[in-house]
Order: sequence, then structure tokens, then C-alpha cells
Amino acid sequence: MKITFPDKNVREYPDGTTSLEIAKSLSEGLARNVLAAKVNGEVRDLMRPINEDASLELLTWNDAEGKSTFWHSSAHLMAEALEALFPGIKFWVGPPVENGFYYDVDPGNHTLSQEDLPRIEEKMKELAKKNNAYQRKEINKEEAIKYFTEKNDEYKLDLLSNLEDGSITFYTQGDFTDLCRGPHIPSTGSIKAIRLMNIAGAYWKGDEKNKQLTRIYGITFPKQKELDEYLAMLEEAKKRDHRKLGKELEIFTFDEEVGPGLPLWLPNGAVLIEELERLAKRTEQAAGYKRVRTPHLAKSSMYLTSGHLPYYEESMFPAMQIEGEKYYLKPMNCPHHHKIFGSMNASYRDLPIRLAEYGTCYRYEQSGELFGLMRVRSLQMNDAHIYCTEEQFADEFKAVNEMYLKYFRIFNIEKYVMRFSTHSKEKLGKKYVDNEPLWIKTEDMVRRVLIESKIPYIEVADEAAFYGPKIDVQVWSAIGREFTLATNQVDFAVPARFGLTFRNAQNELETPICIHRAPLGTHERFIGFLIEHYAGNFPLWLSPKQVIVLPISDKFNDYARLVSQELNNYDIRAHIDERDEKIGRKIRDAETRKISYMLIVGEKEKETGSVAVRKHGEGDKGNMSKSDFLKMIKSEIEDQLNK
RNA sequence: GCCGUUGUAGCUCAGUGGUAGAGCACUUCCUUGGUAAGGAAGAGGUCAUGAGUUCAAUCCUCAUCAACGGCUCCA
Repeated sequence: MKITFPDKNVREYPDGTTSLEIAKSLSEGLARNVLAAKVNGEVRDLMRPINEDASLELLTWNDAEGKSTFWHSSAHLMAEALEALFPGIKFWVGPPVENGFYYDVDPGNHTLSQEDLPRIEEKMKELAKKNNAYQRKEINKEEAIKYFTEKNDEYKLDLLSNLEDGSITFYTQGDFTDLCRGPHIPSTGSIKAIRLMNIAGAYWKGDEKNKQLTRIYGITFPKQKELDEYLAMLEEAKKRDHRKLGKELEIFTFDEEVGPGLPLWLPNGAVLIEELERLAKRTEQAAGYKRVRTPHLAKSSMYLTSGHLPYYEESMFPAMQIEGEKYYLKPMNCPHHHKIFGSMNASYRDLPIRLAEYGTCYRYEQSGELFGLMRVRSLQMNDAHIYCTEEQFADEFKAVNEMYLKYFRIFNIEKYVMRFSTHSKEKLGKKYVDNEPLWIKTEDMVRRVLIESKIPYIEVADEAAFYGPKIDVQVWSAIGREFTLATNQVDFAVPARFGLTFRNAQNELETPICIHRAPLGTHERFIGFLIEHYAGNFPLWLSPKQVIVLPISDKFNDYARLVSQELNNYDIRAHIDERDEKIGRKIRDAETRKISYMLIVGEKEKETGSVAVRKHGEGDKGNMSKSDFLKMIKSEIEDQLNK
């Protein structure tokens, strides 16, 4: 048979040669490091013989698929350890994930806890040393059912019930046998470094109505050094965590008496908010948006009209009763904006109408979902609604996307994914407004704009808003959690429910399309993200403390006040460290507080009307006149905002 | 909301069945110091809240609240 390698080289091997043998024929080193093989595009065990002409890619730790095979095998090793330590334990699924693997188990009467992890880890290491082979066995469905019936394992039987006969394989290593599609690494011995990370509850089949299983997360590496590096990397990431930095830099805080998920913005946080709003207002004004303002609550009838009450009620704070009326805190700004549009008596000549507001919304997020600033119950959205005709839709949608990209340049956001969420046919009328032709038409329009604008995106079904498809910008927190940073949604349903119309050129009433957009997401999540993105080192324009003046001794406090005041007069956020401390100490503290510029002033500066400039993270920049310094930072701010 | 863990001074964290400690921060005094921590003294806590066990609870038990790691859900 002919084997074709990724570099297009072709070599001849006898039929039935295994991938591992082929690896050996190429180099001993490769044979030692190879974990799995990709045969004709399918990832397979190394020990599986190849029987026909095929393309072959040998996967190592450097390949994503090599890693996931390694971790998948590690999950089996953990299961083997668990079964040895806790006889009778039952297993659901144990897949590899982005960083490691997990296994969902039902430990029966025993409750697994954090304290059990070191024992399990030890057992895994012991079993790994035995270097047992992962043996693949094809089996018919009857035998498989018999095996798990005898084992009294309802979970695996449930898995089996969804499999077709003939596709069933078992893998055995040591005393542990699992129903598994594979593939696996050849043997347990290459799993050298093991760390079980944490233990958590996870609903069976991901459904909260089902029983909760115990999920154990772990990670393994071929070398101890790699595990050590991974753990060190996690420690580093924790230092960027916005919850830690937010406290250290005095940006926000929570208070038990105020309530969970209700952040208090400290003065530094308020500066961040004001700068973001300033940027948004400038940008939106240039793009033809008009600002509006709306109250924080509304009567239930409006949310019946909007559809929030049937579709969204569980995410809203319960109503309050006033004068026989039910009032709800608003979870979104759109209904209020629709009311404003409705009051405008618009003609096609007025469209598009773009209404913008940094509106404060309240959402009743379940307690377990709260997460620092990233997931809160009171939030201020960079919201706007664009009402336009069907012909205008593509241009408007494109313009919104361009605004996103402009913001990403300003904030240097490079790692993100645009996620296009569409409806699912089965949930029409339940999760989604029941009008399939409109869904399909709108989704096509969005897809066309994305393709025409050459914006890379991924498409996911059954993730849309109840009123239309949406595009979310996904980013990751320091500790690797994924978040929707910004959102851009099409609404073809709610304007009609509100009876919104405009008069078209034929003097007929027509319903506008509405685009909801929030490129800067919410203040809460966006700032949470920015803290981690910049690791607290905000760019000058955004920095809550732009300049601190550090007098060498209190003899120069007067001059320091003069310098600081002059900067304040030009809208620079400058203040003074007048403490009775040595200059080294003042510098150290200013550096720790991540203040962008330090101006050291003493005898020399006072005499010449100058300042000695030091930049955060960079050090001494030398002496310059007050006016030169002002000019320099003014132009730095300009440059940062005009990208 | 569910599973698991945690809750001690402003912050980070020790600690004990006999009503508490460190470092940093804070206050005062000394020091007037040129690019990442000068010295001394002092002040600070119903040990998350509520009940129970006990002669005695910060420590043991239960409940509640909150935070954290996940699940479900989402900007």
C-alpha cells in the first residue's frame, strides 16, 4: 500500500502495517513522541493497522488532536483510578477539553470532595507506571448491552441506546473497560505529569432537570516540566483577574448590604466609565446617532407588547405593585426606544433613525451565575437602536460592524470571535418568535453582509435572541472563561408588535427593521474585560490616574501643586503625593498603582520650571519643560483615540 | 437555582474548645531624603449572621447570607 505524508512524500509499506511501525521507520524519536495518527483525515489509534493506500499524519503533543487524544486517554486513566478506589462508581462521559479533560461520574453513596483528589492523583500515577496498553475491541451491541447490564450501569446503557450496531468499540487498559469511540494513545506510560484541578457538579446531559453528577477536571502532560509551566501560567493569569486588580486599583467593590451582582463604582471606576461614554458619544454623534434618555422601569403592559414577559420573564426582577399596576425594572432598553420611535411619526425621509442611550438595565441573573463585573444584575449598556428600511439594512449593518472594528483598534482587541447566532426550527413559538420565513430572510441578509464585508465569523444555530438573529463578539477572561463582549442584533419582530411604522414613498405605512447594537457591551463587562486585557495598565487616555507629581521633599510641595494645577486646567488627571516619604518610596507606590506618568520635582525643576518625567513600566524619561510635557501627553492621548 | 469549597483587622493570610495574631495599609513623632519599600510608637476585630451542643464556642453541629470553582443560563 502507498502511504502519503503531509509533505506529499509517498512511501510503500506492506498492507496491515500500523501507524506506529510507520513512525518507527521514519525515526526513533518520532516513534517515541507520536500519540495518534490521522489516517485519511480520521484520527486513529497508532496500533491500528492500515490496510489500504492512505494519507497519514503522525500526531504529537504539538498537534491539537495529539493533545486531545492524550487527554482523552488520561480521562480513562482517571476512571481506572476511580473505579479502583471507589468500587461501584458509575461513569457518564469523559472527554478532552481545551485544557485537559474531565469525567462525569456518579459516585453512588460516597460524596467525592476536593480532599479525595490527591488520592486519586496518586492512584493514577501508580497505574500510569504500569504502562498498560489501551486495547481496542470492536463488539456487537448485544454484547455491549450485556456487559453494562451486568455492571448495572444505566449511564453507559443510555449511551449505547443511541448508538447503532457495528459502531461500538470498547477500550480496555489494566482492569478498566469503557465504551469509547477512541482513539487513544498506545499505553498509559507516557502520562508522566498529572494534576486533578477541581471537582464540580454537572447536570446529566447538561439539563438542569436531571440528576447532578460529579465532574472531576484534570490535566496531564508528557513531562513534569510542562505541568509546572502550566501551573505557573495559571498563577500569572490570576494576577490579571479583574476581581483582584479591581480591588487593588480601587475601581469597584461589592457590598453585602447592597446586594449580590450590584457593583459600586469607586472614583477610579467612575473615571473609566466617563471616558468610555465620552468616546461612545463622540463616535455615535459622528455616525448620525441621536441620544435619548428613558426611565429605569415600565408597566407590565409594555413588556407584554414587547414579548419580554413570555420570553424573558425569568431573567427579570419580579414586578412591583403600584396603584394597582405592575411595574418592572427594565432588562433591556429596546421597548423604551421603540416607544420613542413610535412617538416620532417618521417618514421614509427621516430614516434611518438611530437612538442611542447608555441605559441602565436590571436583570435577575441566578445567584450562581454572578461573576465579578463580568456577570452582574445591574448593568449599563452602550445601547442604540437603528430603525431603517429593508433597503437601508445592509448599509446600516455594515456601518455598525465598522464601528466595532474601529473600537477594536482603539482598544487593541485582537483575540475575538464573531459569532453569528441563528434560530432553531424546533423552538419556533417557544424560545423564538414564530415566523420562519422572516427568520430565514433576515438571517440571509446578515450572512450576506458578513460575507461581503469579509468579516470572519462562526455560525451557531439555536443561540439567537427571541426577536431575531444576532452577532456576538466573544472574548476570554484572564482565567479563560468565554464572554460575549458586545452584541449586534437584528429585530424583525418587535417593531411590528409595537405597531411601529413609517410612511414610505408610496404614502403607505411600512414597518421598519430594527438593529440593536452595543459595540462596547456594558460598562460592567467591558471594564472587567479591559482591566484584564491591559492587566491594569490602562492607556493614558483611559487611565484613572494619568499623572502623579512627586515632590522630592515637602519643600517642593508648593511647586508640585502648581504643576498639578496647570495640568488639571488642561483636563489632565493629575494629583500629588505629599506624604512625608522618600522619593524612592513615592515612585514605588506610584508604580504599584500603575499611574501612567510620574513627575518628580525638586530643587532643579523648581528653578527651571520643568519636570523630571518617569513613565510607568518604562522608567526615567529625563527632564522637560512643563509645556513640553503637556504637549507630549496631549498628543499621546490624541494618537490613542484616533486609530 | 444546583453540586463542591471558603468566610478571622482596610488588604493578604496564620491560629486555638478557656473570649485572638503577623505583614502591608492607616495615625502620630523623628527624618528633608533625586528614580521601586528610612526609623520609632500607636490605633484597628461581636473571628459573616442566627440558633444549638458545652461549665465554656472564633473553633464542634445545623440553618441563613456572601464569595470562589464548575453546571445550567447570558451583555
